[in-house]
Amino acid sequence: MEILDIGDVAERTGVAVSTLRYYDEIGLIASVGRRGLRRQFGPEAVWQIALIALGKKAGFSLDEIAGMFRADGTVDLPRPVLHGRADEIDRQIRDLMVLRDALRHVAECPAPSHLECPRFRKLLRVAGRRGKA
Amino acid sequence: MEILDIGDVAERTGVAVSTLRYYDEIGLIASVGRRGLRRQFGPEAVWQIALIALGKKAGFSLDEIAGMFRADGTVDLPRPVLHGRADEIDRQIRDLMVLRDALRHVAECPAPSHLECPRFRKLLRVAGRRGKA
DNA sequence: CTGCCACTTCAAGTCAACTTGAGGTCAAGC
DNA sequence: GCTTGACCTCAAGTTGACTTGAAGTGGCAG
Repeated sequence: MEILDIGDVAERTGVAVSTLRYYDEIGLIASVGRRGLRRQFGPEAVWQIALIALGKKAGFSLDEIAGMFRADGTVDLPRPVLHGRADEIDRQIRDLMVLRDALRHVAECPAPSHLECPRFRKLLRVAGRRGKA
Repeated sequence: MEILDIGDVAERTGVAVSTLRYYDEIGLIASVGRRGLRRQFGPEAVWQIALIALGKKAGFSLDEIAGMFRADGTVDLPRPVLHGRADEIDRQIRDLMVLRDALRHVAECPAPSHLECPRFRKLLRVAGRRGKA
């Protein structure tokens, strides 16, 4: 089970064959060769694609993801850049926590209007700050 | 400073006038009236838009955001739905933490290939699990 | 050796989320 | 009262991320 047909990769990752072809085209992943016309991938393709899915779900564009991990799975970016990306993600995590708290608050707060609740107003101030920045 | 012209809202939120018009069209925000042809908004529009920006940055579609908060700023969704959304965001936070850790690891790990590092392999297993689910 | 079928290419289509352009309107300042 | 400029409408264009369709190819089971 060293080398995988594109269809095997699709099955293991849950990503459509056409999508894998697209990722290959744009250089986001790299096939290790062909069997006839058929693209073949190494087993590392499976986790590469898992990382891509993770990044996508996090709201990063394919370009941004390509800027984090290269097609062959190696990374040659300077450390400060990588840490900068990580910091960005940390900011996003904090944003998500604000959103989650806003949602949970709305679900539970008994105030007649959320605008009148001091806790909600505080959440909104945070949202405002993040929006502007 | 009760009522704001669309241009004022654009300036305060950093969102383009054309975008605000678009949000109005699709019912994501609601103008409180017109001055001539000009749309006018209440001050609550500013934080509504901040919440929208937050949701977008978090990778939610405008449709999904519309499902969390309504145009008039009120929420009439049942609690379980709201908590479900919040849970979704929690999952996403955990995903982001995996991605961040992967990035920080890659920046620091001295192993010749990340594939050989047990810590990285563990991160990948988590990524794989999330990808499939 | 034949047929099948999962793959191939390449072009075109789709969807979300906007932006742009052309031509029009109207409140405010001079 | 006329100009100006920020707004208006409506249609069309753009970008990212794919998907779909038509026409072709090639390894493998029978």
